[in-house]
Amino acid sequence: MDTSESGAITLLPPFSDRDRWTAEGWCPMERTLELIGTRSAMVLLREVFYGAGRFDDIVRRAGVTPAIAAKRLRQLVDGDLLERKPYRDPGQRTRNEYVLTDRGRQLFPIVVALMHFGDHLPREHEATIALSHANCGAELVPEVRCAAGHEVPLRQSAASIVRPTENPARGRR
Amino acid sequence: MDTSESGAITLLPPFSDRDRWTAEGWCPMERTLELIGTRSAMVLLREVFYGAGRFDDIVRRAGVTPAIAAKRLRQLVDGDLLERKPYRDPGQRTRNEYVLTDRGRQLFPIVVALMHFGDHLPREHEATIALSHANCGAELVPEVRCAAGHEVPLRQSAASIVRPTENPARGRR
DNA sequence: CTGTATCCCAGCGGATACTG
DNA sequence: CAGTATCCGCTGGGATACAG
Repeated sequence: MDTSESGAITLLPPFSDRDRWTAEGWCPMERTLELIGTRSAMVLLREVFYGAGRFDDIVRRAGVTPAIAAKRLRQLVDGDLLERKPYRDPGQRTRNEYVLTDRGRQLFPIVVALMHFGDHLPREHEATIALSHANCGAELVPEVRCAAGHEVPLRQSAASIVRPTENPARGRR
Repeated sequence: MDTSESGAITLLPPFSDRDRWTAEGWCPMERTLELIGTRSAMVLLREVFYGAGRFDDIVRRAGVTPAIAAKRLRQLVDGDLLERKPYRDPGQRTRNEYVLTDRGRQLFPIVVALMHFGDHLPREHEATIALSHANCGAELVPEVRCAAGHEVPLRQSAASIVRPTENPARGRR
């Protein structure tokens, strides 16, 4: 079962170029990138993950211009990653704030994985931001497991094409 | 310890705009995006993760033009995510192939997280590609845990600024 | 406070053609 | 086979100014 020597996802069956998984949205990664594949989308989402809700806060903390922030936030709302939620402080007028939708919260592993990778990049003495488990203080780590709970290293991972009527992963569930 | 109502990373201490973590490479996420923040970088890496090594294969399968492929691959090599490894089939002349470096392999959780998210996006009857554990067939799932092994949901995660001489996570290791 | 509207430029990325 | 070179449109994203 050790597929090749060291570092690649096994293709099941070894699919060829004929499969053209590049074409219109085949690749799940590209579908994701269509939603969050810009720098501005990610930094705006980052601020919402950090608890910013009001437009002004998000914009200032994300460090982007209001123009692209507005445009990108609209796309994120359209993509059902964020929603604008009416909200009122007692005695204040009603405001809208941007909050993560259920789908947006599913980006959490992506956010953690991106931050973790950057955190462990060599850096020349600059400050950084580390994520930790609030309950125990230990560093957050993105892991790849299977639904059965096994930790899965790169060499034990397999990719299979799933057509609408077929089953994933060699037919086994 | 349940930080706020539902969906945000707790900031420890609640850092303000004064901290300007936006500035030059503070945010680890942005450092990562500097390396892999383009669509072409990701689709090229995807093909290398899928085992493609030769320039031609990568280009054709990734569906990008040779021009930008060459440019991006050079950047990925410069960023120490890929390396060009001389290689020879018996009886053939020596070739170069692109392979993941140790650092490149660390992108695995990011790749899985991006694919997993895209895989669970609503799609209209198109085919997709699913990742699974070669050993047991179960679907791959990106998880967020802490170094102590606890599974960490969004609401239990905390972010803290780490300056060169300080310790992460409220000083606890 | 929450955005819009313009202007502008750099870079991404496709197409096509060409070299060692 | 492994790239380069050139042309070019599109968009991302900064700056500045304005509007409800």
